[in-house]
Amino acid sequence: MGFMNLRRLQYFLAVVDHGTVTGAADKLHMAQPALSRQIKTLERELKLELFEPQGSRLALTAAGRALVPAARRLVVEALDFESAATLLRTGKVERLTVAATSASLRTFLAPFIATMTPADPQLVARETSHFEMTESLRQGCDFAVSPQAPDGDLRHVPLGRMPVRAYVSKDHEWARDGVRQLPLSAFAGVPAILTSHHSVSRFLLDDALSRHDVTFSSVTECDDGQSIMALAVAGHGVGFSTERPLYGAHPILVLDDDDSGARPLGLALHVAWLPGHYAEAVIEELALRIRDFLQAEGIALGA
Amino acid sequence: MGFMNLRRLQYFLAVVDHGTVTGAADKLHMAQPALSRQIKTLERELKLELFEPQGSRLALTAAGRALVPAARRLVVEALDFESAATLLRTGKVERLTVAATSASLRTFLAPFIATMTPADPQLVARETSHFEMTESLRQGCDFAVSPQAPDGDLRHVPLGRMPVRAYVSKDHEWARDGVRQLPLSAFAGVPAILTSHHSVSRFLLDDALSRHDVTFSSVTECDDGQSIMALAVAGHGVGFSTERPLYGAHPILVLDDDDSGARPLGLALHVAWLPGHYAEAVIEELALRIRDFLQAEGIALGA
DNA sequence: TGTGGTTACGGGAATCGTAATAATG
DNA sequence: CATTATTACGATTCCCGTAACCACA
Repeated sequence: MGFMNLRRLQYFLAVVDHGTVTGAADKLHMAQPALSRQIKTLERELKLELFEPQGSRLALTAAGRALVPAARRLVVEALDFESAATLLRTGKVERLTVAATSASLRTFLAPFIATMTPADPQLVARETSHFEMTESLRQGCDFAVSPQAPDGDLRHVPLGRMPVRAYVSKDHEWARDGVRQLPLSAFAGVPAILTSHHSVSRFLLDDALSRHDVTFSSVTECDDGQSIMALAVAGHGVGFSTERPLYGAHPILVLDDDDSGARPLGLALHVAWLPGHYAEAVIEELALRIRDFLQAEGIALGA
Repeated sequence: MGFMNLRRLQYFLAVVDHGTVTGAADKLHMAQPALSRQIKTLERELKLELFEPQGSRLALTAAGRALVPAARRLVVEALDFESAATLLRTGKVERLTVAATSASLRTFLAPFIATMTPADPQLVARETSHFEMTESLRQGCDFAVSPQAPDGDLRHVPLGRMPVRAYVSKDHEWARDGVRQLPLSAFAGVPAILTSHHSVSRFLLDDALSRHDVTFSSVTECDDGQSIMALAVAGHGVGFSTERPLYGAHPILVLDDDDSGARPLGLALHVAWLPGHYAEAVIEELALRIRDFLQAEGIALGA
């Protein structure tokens, strides 16, 4: 059992990420021939060609490409092991990486991080699409803030519901009448400004619309929450967003009324992580603090 | 980044598993002082005491014990990486480890393995309780044969339903009358011989009994399928088991009749594995072969 | 001719085995 | 004194950096 050498695997990944041996060597603070030799050695060990010459540089072979995900998992697992050791030694977690959508980041995660102290672990945020949450967890993020109920066997803590609000300009009749909430049916026939399907909130809205047989007169797609707000304020239609009001936009809760009564349309936010994570206890405690923060700031409705 | 050394981690696990440095060194085919030194080096690297002297030998410290699972995961991941490389190189999987209950092993897995050829991967079976299936997958088993619908985000292939049969001796009136199947209600008041709650089939039976408000006159618990059969043949009651008839026991299908008609009470067998397994395709193909084997041999009912 | 990958050589660190030493029951 | 862990020393192997060399645009 000539055991796999993790350092070599990291070298491999560095070359993959950088595209050239020279660049990777530079980043790894080592001489380029040394790195070149290590790659060769790895190829000899695995008895596989990982790279092939392409012009004067190297390109991954099919086999090389196939091994990248497994190699990454392995390296992440190793880093986790070291972090677990540090946790045992110092009794505290130094650094946690959280995956979140840009909307979650801007809306509440960054403000929450601002409330943390040096005694807390350092929270590093990584922007991810909703649909890569589980993947990001397997690729090194310690936990994720997800706007969907987590699938799979993830451990999770519900944070509450983040309401989807409709925004109109303050000259709009709804604003003048001081309307605070409306059933979905009230929005039939209005021009809407929405996110694209890169956002979970769009799926949520589409689902509710089809259930109530409601259609907009027109749909403008825009993925930036601030721009949605700006367009609404400029009178181009009704903007739908989970973000907080800006530019004096007038917020209206969207009610999803079904048999069991009306309740605000909203995303079910969760903190999720892989079971068995070395800092499970710390993550769970942090999740509860985020939940309390969301309640206290009135950002999310109770769970 | 003084990167974790996998060899050292394996040494650590060997000492953990063996209890003594001497024994582990022996198994690792290396001199004992070398191993002792490696353990010390690991402790220095992690800045953690992993073992403490207990008499003349070593015992794990709390920190050491805490690191064992993470270390094991890491080593398993590394072995997987090597297997993935071998698969890419040779185009075939050399060895797969399957987790299964002893009942599954005896009833159909061992017979199935007997039908395989040297061209197939070598299938090594590991006996596991139903309730540790997911855990065993994370600890190195490549796939599991589970009598429950797999939870979590496991990939899976249904194998069919393994009927739970009632067995009576051939002198029993049901046997003399040639009864082949009976509704659950017919078993009210009979003395029953069942497995303990270590078996999923027991939960299944208990659930069906409570739904139909049926109770046995007495319950004898016995975890060995052959003994259940033997007791039934000896006239001690009605044995319930997923195993095939033995000792001339007379089998009767147990029907679970609900609104949608009667269907045989049975376990939903599945093959399950972790998504992203390096030999996913091979496992899936193997699962289909097991499914066909079960159908062809009449061991399971269609899915 | 510049950019990038490979081969050749010498020094230093890591790791092993043998042998000697210390501690426990 | 038998079992088990640790320390001491010499030999081997691994790995890095420098320097020279090769291949493609």
